[in-house]
Amino acid sequence: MKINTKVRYGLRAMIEIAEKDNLTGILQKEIAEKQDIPLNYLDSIISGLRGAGLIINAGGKGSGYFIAKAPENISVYDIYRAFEADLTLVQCSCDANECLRSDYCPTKDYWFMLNKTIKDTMKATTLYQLLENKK
Amino acid sequence: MKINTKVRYGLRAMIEIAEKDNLTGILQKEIAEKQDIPLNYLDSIISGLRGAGLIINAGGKGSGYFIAKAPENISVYDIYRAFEADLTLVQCSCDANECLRSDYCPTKDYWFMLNKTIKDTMKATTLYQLLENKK
DNA sequence: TTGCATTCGACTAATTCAATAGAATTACTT
DNA sequence: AAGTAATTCTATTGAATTAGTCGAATGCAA
Repeated sequence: MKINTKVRYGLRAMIEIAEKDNLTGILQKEIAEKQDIPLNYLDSIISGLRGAGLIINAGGKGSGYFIAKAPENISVYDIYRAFEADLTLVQCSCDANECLRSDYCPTKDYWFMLNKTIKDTMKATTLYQLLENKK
Repeated sequence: MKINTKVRYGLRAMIEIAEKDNLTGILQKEIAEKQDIPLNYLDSIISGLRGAGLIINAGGKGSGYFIAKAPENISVYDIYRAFEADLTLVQCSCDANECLRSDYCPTKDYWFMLNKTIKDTMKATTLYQLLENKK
């Protein structure tokens, strides 16, 4: 049970992008420097965030990145989902065919509950709250 | 973010062991059959549970395994800990030296909170509750 | 002493993770 | 139009982890 680096870096990159005033975008290079993320690696992070519709690159080359929606409308889980499939702690709890004992297995419901708790917690915190917390 | 098979199998094995009447222990072979766990693999699971003090093998050969404490005193997290180190979603949140920006990083506190939520949830459910749920 | 149960450690195949490298593309600047 | 910096894409790598297997050693009991 670990949060992988893409999600961790992704969250940090989002904060960096969100913090920037909306007048000028922020360049990958600048994010990489401020957050100590290898530039080459960061581009796959940026690519994930862009694909998830969380950031946009307004114009071409030097325009930099902007946040795509208001920070209060972006949850940590949104960022998680930019890099990972829907959270599934154990396979059987989302796919009953996965396991023959599914009908009477008491662990299935438990893992499902834990899964929901984690997911709900990630959905409950927004980027806005993280930014407030920083001040 | 996955629960690995040792923890999953370990929980199922514990339920199997706890369900058995206290008069006779349960053999590895029996657990393996009832829970569809490869016998060879199960022995490392058993070893983990035994090492954590959750089960005991009373006598020698055919005596089988018994649960070491009352099911209401065994949490899911106890079983998790039989196979895994203390839950640490991200390294920096438990080791401030790990990261230079630790002092002002707003993600650190967030991951720490999520970490605690997950851990508390696993601590809050006991084996007893899972057995009740099965009935 | 034979057999079954248990225990231990080494090993492996497959997968995932984190990061790098290089090429291709884009579009601003002059 | 040419040069250049930024961006995007694809492929690759090395390390680590996971899930499981295998074989041998040990222990006890009939």
